[in-house]
Amino acid sequence: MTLDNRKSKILESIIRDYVETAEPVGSRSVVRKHNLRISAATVRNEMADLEDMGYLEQPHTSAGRIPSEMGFRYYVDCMMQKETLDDSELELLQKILNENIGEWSDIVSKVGNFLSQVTNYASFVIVPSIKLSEFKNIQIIPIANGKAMLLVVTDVGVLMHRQIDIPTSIASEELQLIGKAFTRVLSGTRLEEMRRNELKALREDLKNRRKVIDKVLEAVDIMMQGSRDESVVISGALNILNEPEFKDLEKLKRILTILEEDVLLKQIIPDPISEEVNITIGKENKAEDIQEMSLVIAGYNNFGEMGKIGVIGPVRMEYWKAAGTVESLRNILDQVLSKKYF
Amino acid sequence: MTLDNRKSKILESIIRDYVETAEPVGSRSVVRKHNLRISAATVRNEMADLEDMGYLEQPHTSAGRIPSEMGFRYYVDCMMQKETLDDSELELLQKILNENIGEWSDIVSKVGNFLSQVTNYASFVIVPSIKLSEFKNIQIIPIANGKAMLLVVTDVGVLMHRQIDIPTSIASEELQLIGKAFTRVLSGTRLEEMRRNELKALREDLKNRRKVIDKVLEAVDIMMQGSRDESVVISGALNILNEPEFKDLEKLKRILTILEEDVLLKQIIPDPISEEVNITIGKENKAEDIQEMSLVIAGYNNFGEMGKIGVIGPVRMEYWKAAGTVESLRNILDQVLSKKYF
DNA sequence: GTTAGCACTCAACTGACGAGAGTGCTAACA
DNA sequence: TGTTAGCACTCTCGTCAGTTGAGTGCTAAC
Repeated sequence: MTLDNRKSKILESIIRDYVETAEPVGSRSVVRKHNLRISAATVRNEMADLEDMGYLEQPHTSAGRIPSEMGFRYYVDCMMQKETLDDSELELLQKILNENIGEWSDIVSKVGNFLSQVTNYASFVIVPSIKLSEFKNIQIIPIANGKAMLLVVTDVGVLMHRQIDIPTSIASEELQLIGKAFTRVLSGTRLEEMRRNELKALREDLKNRRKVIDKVLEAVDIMMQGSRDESVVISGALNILNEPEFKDLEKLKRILTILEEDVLLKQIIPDPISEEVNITIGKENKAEDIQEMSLVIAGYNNFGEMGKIGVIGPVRMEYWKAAGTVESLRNILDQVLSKKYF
Repeated sequence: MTLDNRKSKILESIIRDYVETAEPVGSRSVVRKHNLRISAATVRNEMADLEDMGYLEQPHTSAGRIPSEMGFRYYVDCMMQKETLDDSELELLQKILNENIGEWSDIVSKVGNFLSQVTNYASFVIVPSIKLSEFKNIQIIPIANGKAMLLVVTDVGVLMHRQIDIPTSIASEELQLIGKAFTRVLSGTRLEEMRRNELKALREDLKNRRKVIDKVLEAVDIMMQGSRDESVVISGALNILNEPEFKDLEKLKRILTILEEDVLLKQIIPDPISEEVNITIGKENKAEDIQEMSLVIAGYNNFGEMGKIGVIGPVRMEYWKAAGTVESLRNILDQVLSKKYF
């Protein structure tokens, strides 16, 4: 169902005003602020229609109207123009990306940070586990008496580095050999296919260095555990303190708890339907805990797996700004990460 | 000035009740809850005295009394018995410490987490910059075409690992040599004494590999920047949502903002007077922003520098529990970290 | 189809009032 | 002299009625 031109205009005015002020919008103020060439009474008639159709609701008879979730949905689907980053924002982004970046996980957190700053909502970036990548080589570097650094390298970069204890007697060359043996066994294996029996065989082969082997196996094990989970970076959770809809302490606590806990947040963020910007509004969200929030979320390509980036905010959200910003940053992540590391 | 026995008992009762309920405490409830063998009228007289002395205050004439900051101070100085961890808590702690711990920064975050869980206040652990340690060796390990891993090892462990780009032409052996050259120049140097001119000289020496040298220098530079700052781990900031004194949104926002931002928190945490447990109550805190909070803080020995661990909560704090827990964890950190890494 | 006008509705604010908790003071008691 | 019972007093808090103002829906005229 599509609305006629005037109804659309009125709906949009109400949405804009309501998003800005968080107050019900009356007929007079629609006419005044957006200087439409019609009278308040006409607007009232139209508003009554829009309410009948389900796009507006009235908190009580003598209040103005607020957009219903269906109203926001209509706006998002049929009218919204994504608002792109303005010059000063682009400049800031450039600056951030040019800063010295060590590991690429830095990029993720910086982009997330930027997203929450620009939109004033909480942002999240979910980095998928990298199942698809292959072991490339394993190195064991002595760094001190009884200590060594284990490096596990995959085709997308260094997957793990971890200190391990080693017998003090062992020579640097031998460590190299052990590393090579591991590399031989694991090289080309996909992470998710790593077979325990192969590793066991290795353990038999190198019987006399079993202690080191065990340490390495233990470390690799921990690494596998870690890489099995996707990781989450959250920024700007405190932005919701500024939203009047969360002045209620209980609500606030519920939402902040979710936003603080990676685990909870991961459960709540759905897979976006496509890599394009997806918007879910209020009750459209499956997870009960965020049915008074909206999500703007997009997928990005992270070494063959889909990562997610987005913002979470009140239903009364500046969708135009959020959608535009998420889209831009999605593209930037795609672009940055498409420069494969090796 | 010290209080007679009965006054002490009454003060303690009021503190206990007030900490628990956050409500002014009346004379009747003091008698009832702590079955003292005296009447409410007597207690009222004593309470009037305590108020005159400044240990109690009255929000308004017809309300009960609440302890003043001076009252808390007296309690903390003259009466408090630190409450140690109970069996189930100790068990939990053991479990946490036995879990697989990779880098020792994991310990810090786990201990911090435990501290906030047990006390129900926000906890922080500040890890000092490690100025005193010495460079031990520097290694450059090729991990792929055009990529290498730089390891900088000091006498307290691996200080930094960082990927760097290298020319694809360069041989693994040559990287080793470059690493050794760096090691020669830097070995035994204290971090804070690292001299730029020595590094420049090195750059001249290895003219033909200047690109690599520059990359390494750049990375070392970043590392030095990073190590110059102490790092902070915060846990359980959301605990203050449960404190009735912060039901005011503005207050809440102010405090949470500080608790979320490492930088802000660092500015606010004073150096403890000694390594022992220090308590600062409300306005005793120099930093204005936390003059309605109390700090319980202790120092711990972190490779020769003083680290800090503590909790931050409302003035109406369970000091006995907080002080005991902070003390225990301080000792544990001391103990764990005293096993020098090399 | 649009608009002016008007009666109507309802949340939010205001002030009055009573209940309840707790005090301070006084007088009696041990 | 210290302790206690009793009582008048104070102050907050919740409730309730009255008022205000924003905004609506409806009707009649344009």
